[in-house]
Amino acid sequence: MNIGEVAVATGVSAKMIRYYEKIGLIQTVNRSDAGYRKYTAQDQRMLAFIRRARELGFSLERIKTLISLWQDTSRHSADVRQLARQYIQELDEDLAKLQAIRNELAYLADHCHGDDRPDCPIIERLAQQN
Amino acid sequence: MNIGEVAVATGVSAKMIRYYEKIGLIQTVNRSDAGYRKYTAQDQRMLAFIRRARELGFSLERIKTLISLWQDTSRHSADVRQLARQYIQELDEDLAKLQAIRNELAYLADHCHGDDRPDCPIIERLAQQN
DNA sequence: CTTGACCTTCCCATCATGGTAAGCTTTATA
DNA sequence: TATAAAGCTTACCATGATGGGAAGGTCAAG
Repeated sequence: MNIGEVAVATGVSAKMIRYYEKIGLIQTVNRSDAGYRKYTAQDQRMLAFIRRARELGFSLERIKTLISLWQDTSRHSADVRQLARQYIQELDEDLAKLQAIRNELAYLADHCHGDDRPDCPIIERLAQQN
Repeated sequence: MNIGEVAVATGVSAKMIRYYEKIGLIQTVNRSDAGYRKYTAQDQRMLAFIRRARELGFSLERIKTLISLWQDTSRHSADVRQLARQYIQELDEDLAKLQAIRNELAYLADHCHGDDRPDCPIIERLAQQN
């Protein structure tokens, strides 16, 4: 399979596939005489794995760990769970921060009369002295 | 005021102050004979405004708009509110996506027995055929 | 044999921020 | 006063994950 074909099959762009290879996330694949990358069904499964992990928001760094756990048939499920839990905790922190910002902004927007007059609690909040 | 002093006063790093100047977010300031940037209380208020907007997660692009609205004494509060509402909507979308990811991961982690055995629903989910 | 689709590498851009290095200026201390 | 420390300048590089484009080689169909 050429890169374009595996890109369509996995939903990972050719650009990204080359990038993943360059940073060592995936191994180098065989090349045709002309230098074209040739992908096996095995490679395709790997790329699909990566795409699913990306969809769940795992960083490439963490995906590297997930891959090694995936490949390690004697892995401990506890290791995988630990990584997931750490990520969940970070997600919770991000969510809390975003939610707080969202709520403050919504409060300000709701208290802005939103007409022709210049006075606006949003601007006042940003321009506040302190 | 030199750049270091205004950086401490506003919580914006000297690095970022120079960057904001370079991209045109703030205007160029006067320089001393030796070429040191000199900041006025006015400049300081501007940087503090920017920092607060950044804390609320506004992009520099949007802060550019906020600044022009701030400076425009005949601004319409409706314009400010409209910008905030658009941002809130994007925040809601981000939040929904993160929340969905978080929930799925938490579900998977909760159903992972987390012991020495290799079988793990998280890995299975990522390696699933489809 | 030509054309178009596909592949290659290389470079650039994003967004906001930090780091470092080389060199100049100002301030403080011995 | 001489020197050292702290602060300033510009310039370049890096991040993370992705896309865009150019210049050039390859392959398959007409």
